Amino acid sequence: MSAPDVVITLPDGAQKSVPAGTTVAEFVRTHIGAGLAKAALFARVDGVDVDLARPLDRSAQLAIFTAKNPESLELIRHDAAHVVASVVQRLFPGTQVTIGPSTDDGFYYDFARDKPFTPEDLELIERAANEEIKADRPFVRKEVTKDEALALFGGLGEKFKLEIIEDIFAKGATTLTLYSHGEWTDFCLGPHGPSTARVGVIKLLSVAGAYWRGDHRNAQLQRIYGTAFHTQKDLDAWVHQQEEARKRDHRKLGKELDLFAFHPAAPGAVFWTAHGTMIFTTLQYAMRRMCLANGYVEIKTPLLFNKMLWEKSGHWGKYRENMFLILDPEADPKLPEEERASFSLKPMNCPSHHLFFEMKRRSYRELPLRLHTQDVLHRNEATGVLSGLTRVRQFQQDDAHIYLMESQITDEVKRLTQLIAKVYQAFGLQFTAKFATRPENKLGDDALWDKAEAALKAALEETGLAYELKPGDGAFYGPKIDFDVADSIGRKWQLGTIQLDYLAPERFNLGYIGPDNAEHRPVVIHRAIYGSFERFIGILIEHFAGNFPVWLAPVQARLLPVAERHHAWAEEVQAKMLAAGLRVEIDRSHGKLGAMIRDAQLAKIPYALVVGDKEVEAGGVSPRKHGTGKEADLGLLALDAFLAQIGREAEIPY
RNA sequence: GCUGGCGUAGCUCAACCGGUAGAGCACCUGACUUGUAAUCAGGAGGUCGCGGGUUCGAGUCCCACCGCCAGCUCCA
Repeated sequence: MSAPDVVITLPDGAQKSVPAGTTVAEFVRTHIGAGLAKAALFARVDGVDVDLARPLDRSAQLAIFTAKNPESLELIRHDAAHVVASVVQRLFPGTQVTIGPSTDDGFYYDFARDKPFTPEDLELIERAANEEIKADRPFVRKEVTKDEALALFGGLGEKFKLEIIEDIFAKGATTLTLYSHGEWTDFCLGPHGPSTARVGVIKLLSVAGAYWRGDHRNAQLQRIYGTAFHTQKDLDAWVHQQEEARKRDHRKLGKELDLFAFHPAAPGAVFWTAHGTMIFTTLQYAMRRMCLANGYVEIKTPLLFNKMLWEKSGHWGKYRENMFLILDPEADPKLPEEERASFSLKPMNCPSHHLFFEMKRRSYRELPLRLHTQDVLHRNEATGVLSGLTRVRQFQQDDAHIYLMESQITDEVKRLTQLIAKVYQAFGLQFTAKFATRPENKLGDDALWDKAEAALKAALEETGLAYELKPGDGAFYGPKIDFDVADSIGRKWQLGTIQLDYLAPERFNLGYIGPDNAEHRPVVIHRAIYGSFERFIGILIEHFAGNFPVWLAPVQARLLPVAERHHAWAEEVQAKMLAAGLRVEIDRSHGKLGAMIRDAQLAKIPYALVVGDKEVEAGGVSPRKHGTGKEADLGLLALDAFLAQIGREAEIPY
């Protein structure tokens, strides 16, 4: 009895009729062509990714993916994770497998093994994995029942797999999909490529600890990171690109350009050099100016507070681990530290702003009251998370707390997102927005959270900004919108944030007198645009690769006198530029011009100004823009003309 | 905090199987007075992260601590 026909629609609209049950591979071979049949890696049937061996059992839209489609990288990396896990279990018997997904630019696989994998082990595994690829073993798909799955992985002694199987069936699955290549079997949703040979080439990158199910109370596993590409050439190109990205690393550039330093005596706290400080204070000034232009006032509050404040704000209960405590010398040394503590350095500005708000009677006419602060904060971060400027223990935020009426929330959030977008665009930074809801470790009842989340979400949607949902990622006092920017090696960092807080006004018993002459409770928005100056500068260093725009460059121009007789004119030019508020220095070394140019280039100074006989005679300078090639040399310019040009570039763009 | 790796001159990096710590750049001195990415010569610079141990002898091997790097947990 022949199967009924099904109609397959291709992306170009063409339709083919084939007997139901024809596999995708057969279909491609007979109805499209041998070339594509050979190149195909997986298929998409009605939007669902499937293996080529899948039968077409109903009429559907069909698209075929090959190595030319970017989507296929994710597939071969998932294949690669299976290949790596199979050779690890062969080379290191007794190792248990857990999970192994693909990531943005590779994959990882988490293993449970008593002994750590050494770098030498990784080499061994990588070699064996690439041999497994060459062995060209087909990926075979099979569906089994829960009992079959439990029997299979139970027989192999895979405890973690058994746990996952229980979960999958508890969530309502009726079967489990197995994928085997050679003797080795794992389960996953798939799809996989036709065979291991199609993976291309695998490179293992590192081994690191990871917790089972991401919970630090669970067993620690060993995570092997790797990546895979269709060809060695693609892999080489990626490796080269990674090396280039590492040259932008702010920790490296910070040293080379002499912007900041760290000392073991103060881990996680920055020493800013004269150059770094210039960037820092320029950003501070720019933000102050913008805040003043947008209805904020700047205030300063104490750094050190009695713990009574933190008890009131809730930080004592929810955030104490991250706070630097000052112990009372009189207290009984046998008591635990938190009981001996009398004061703490502030980890956030909000509680002190709330105190400031309640220091006097407030009127509805003052709202929204926007308090801006750039005070120093301290957070006792775990040693392992410190990282250059992006994660520190002492930092300053461009922080603000906005006290307003509920009816003003939408408008204020819209204004804020516009402000944030404006600042990021001035730097050319690409950002993504995330909406984070109540965390497990939260303060306040669900009714308050429902209200805060709904209000913030409604305001966010009014702005029309695309956003990602992050359930459980909110602050302990309220939901938030975070703005993330990626660093040079693709790690995402949170910079700006908008947080809605109904709770603090309750805890601090904040009130304002409304038009009805009655007392009302305000709402608070916590917000930062740069996030922290430290992290923001770290991101900027990488974003610009150290080539700061003129307005932000620590040194905006360097004068290069060709010979000693030109120093007098160089000094005159410098005096004029300094008077115009520009940052300019003179190279007094006795090098050749070529050497001075090279030094200025390496220091990434926006303008090198050559002054020699011609310039002295003409009363001008010959600027050379930072960069390479002939176009960098701007030729002889009258001093006024150059001052006008650099003056425009020195203006703050927001 | 956890897992793994690393720590030699201001910077970048050498130093074999345990046997007297070295280079380039930067710095200082002198000569050169220079036109768009490196002038030449000389000099100075080290508690090999810190502390213990093994050894006739430790930068090298072992232990503990500090810091840094990657990842995890956590976060601006």
